[in-house]
Amino acid sequence: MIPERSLEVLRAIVHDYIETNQPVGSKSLVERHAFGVSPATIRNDMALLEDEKLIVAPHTSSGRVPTDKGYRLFVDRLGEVKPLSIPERSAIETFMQGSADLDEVLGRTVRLLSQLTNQVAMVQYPSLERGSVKSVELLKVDDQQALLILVTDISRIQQHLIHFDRDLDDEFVANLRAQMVGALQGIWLSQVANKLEDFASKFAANRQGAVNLVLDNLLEQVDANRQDKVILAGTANLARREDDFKGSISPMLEAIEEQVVLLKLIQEMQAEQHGVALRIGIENEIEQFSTTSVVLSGYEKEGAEVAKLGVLGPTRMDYASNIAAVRAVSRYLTQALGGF
Amino acid sequence: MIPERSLEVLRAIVHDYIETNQPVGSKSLVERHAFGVSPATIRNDMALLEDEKLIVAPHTSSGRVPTDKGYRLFVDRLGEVKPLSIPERSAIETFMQGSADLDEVLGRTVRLLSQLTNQVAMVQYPSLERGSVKSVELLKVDDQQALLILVTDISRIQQHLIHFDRDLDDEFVANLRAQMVGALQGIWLSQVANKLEDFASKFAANRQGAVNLVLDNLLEQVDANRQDKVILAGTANLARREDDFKGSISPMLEAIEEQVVLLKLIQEMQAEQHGVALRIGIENEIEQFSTTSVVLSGYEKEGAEVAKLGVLGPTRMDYASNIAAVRAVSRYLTQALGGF
DNA sequence: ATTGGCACTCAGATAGAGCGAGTGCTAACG
DNA sequence: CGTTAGCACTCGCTCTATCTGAGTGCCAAT
Repeated sequence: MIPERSLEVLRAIVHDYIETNQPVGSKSLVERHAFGVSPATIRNDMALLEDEKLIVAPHTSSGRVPTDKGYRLFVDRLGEVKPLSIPERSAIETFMQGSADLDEVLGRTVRLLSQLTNQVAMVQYPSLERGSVKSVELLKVDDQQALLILVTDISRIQQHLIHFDRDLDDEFVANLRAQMVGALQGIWLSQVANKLEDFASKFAANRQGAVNLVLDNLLEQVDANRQDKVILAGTANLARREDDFKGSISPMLEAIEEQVVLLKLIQEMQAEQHGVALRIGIENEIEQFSTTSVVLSGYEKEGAEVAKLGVLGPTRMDYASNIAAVRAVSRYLTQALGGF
Repeated sequence: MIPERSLEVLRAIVHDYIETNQPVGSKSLVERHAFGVSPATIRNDMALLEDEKLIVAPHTSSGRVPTDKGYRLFVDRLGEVKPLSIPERSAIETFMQGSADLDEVLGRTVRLLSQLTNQVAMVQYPSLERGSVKSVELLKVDDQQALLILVTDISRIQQHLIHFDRDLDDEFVANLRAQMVGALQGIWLSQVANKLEDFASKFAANRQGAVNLVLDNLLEQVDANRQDKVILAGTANLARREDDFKGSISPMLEAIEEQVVLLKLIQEMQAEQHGVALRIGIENEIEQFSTTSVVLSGYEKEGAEVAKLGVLGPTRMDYASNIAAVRAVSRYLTQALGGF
């Protein structure tokens, strides 16, 4: 196995490189850290680390830079999680207080996270996957339009305006609504489709068209929410750290703009330790993100994880701080959601 | 006034510069365009244009580049609007068809516009300013929560979950709803606040807390929508054209992320000709946009302008095409909104 | 008014020199 | 055997000098 001191050297290299953005060499290393040995000794250790592909020299004779594998070892075995500073904590407190609805809470959260980490932050909307139907409403809005509303137990609301060919009468609307509530209230969203299978047959033949129109809309709402939504903040941070990325940042901006790509990314990642999921550089299956790292954590509602949030930045990021920030924000969000 | 041929020279300079991104000189100018004169003559014209601050030489001896003022003259007096190509038109057609709700239509529109122009596209949500109340609903969701829904005549729906201190009874909810509908249905949004002034006094004293809670929420919804929302697409295009901007693009990304800034920008701009509003470079009062141009056009619903849409890009943009694209997309969106 | 001629300017490309941080290797040391 | 000092070597940067050429302004001639 890799000897203890070599690991210390790796930690020091990662630390210095994150701080200075310069390849770090043996001499500056012993100057900045209190190893009790000479640069030559450190060089031997570095040669070892290089054999292990944990660090690499950009060109023949200049300092070393951690590889993705090196970062990985760093966070897995060497990286303590930095607790947040007092001002950071209080920033979170003030930021979160006085939020009203879900949209606003999530919006604030994502901006907070981006400010805290100086990275691109993302927050996924709570999934309806495990939600259940709290209420279904059908409101006649005018002669030919009705509003279909689905309220779920994680206080997520979907609404959709439906246009009918023919005029609606109040009685029919009320009846349909009552039937739907009766059939669906309290059941899992995943079961809605099953429950509705024979539903239309309860109505008169000349009504079935309208009924099916409503049902289709309802199923669409349930479905549209299975593939959830992600909101972003701090994309400007990508540009600010531009030279941390190999090429241009525009493919990354493109990827980030694609909800689908982000959702795929989020889906693929599983929590490792500290309840945080981490992908470093090339570990990301998505090509555009091969020079970025992603830190993700789930957040909860009533004890169950409902979605994730996290940050995305260059592999050369301060993992300790960012992991801490993501964890903290996730906890605060969980707490804030308790009020719903 | 500036002689005719000099204006032709300006047009040629703008044209070539947009195409090549290189300062354009007198010699290459006569090569590429069929002026009947020699480079020396062109140089005299260019000296004139330079006196007028319409073009400028980046350094003593190299070609000329249009100034913001030059672009302005170009679009105002020299720029014909390029009609869209057939493939572009059909792209619009296919892109727009089969859209259901407002969110989706606007989402598609903004992506379409960004693809068409290769710029950052923005679409403002329809303003409720001139809207009227179509319906108000209050739905009891569980013992202590109710959902307040506001439907307006431009099919925009707002909903908000309200938490009460005490349990709700059905009768009270139904009564409150009925009163609200009675008071508000059909009136302008701008009058809602007035109408509700004495509203709470109609209820029993021990109910007034709850009533006011609901009213506050309602007013908040009306208000939240006065300051509308903007959606974006194609921010990656900023990065792709990075060297068209003087410094870093990150301040611009920041500004773009701020809804407030964008809304201010949109608000300040008034249509000029072709029904399109245009701000070129330094004409923008917002500092971060001093090297960008903005093309905006309103779009309509039932004959009245409800909001705007447009693109934002480097001053060195193809004005003719972009203006044409913005106009076209605006017309298509107006058309698509007819169906609501 | 237009043009050819001409001296002049200056950004950008190309090339060479010197620097210095950093390396790998080897031989000596405790 | 791990550690260390010494040393030759590498190679990316920076700096300077030079060259080139596109482009200019001006002037006298047409």
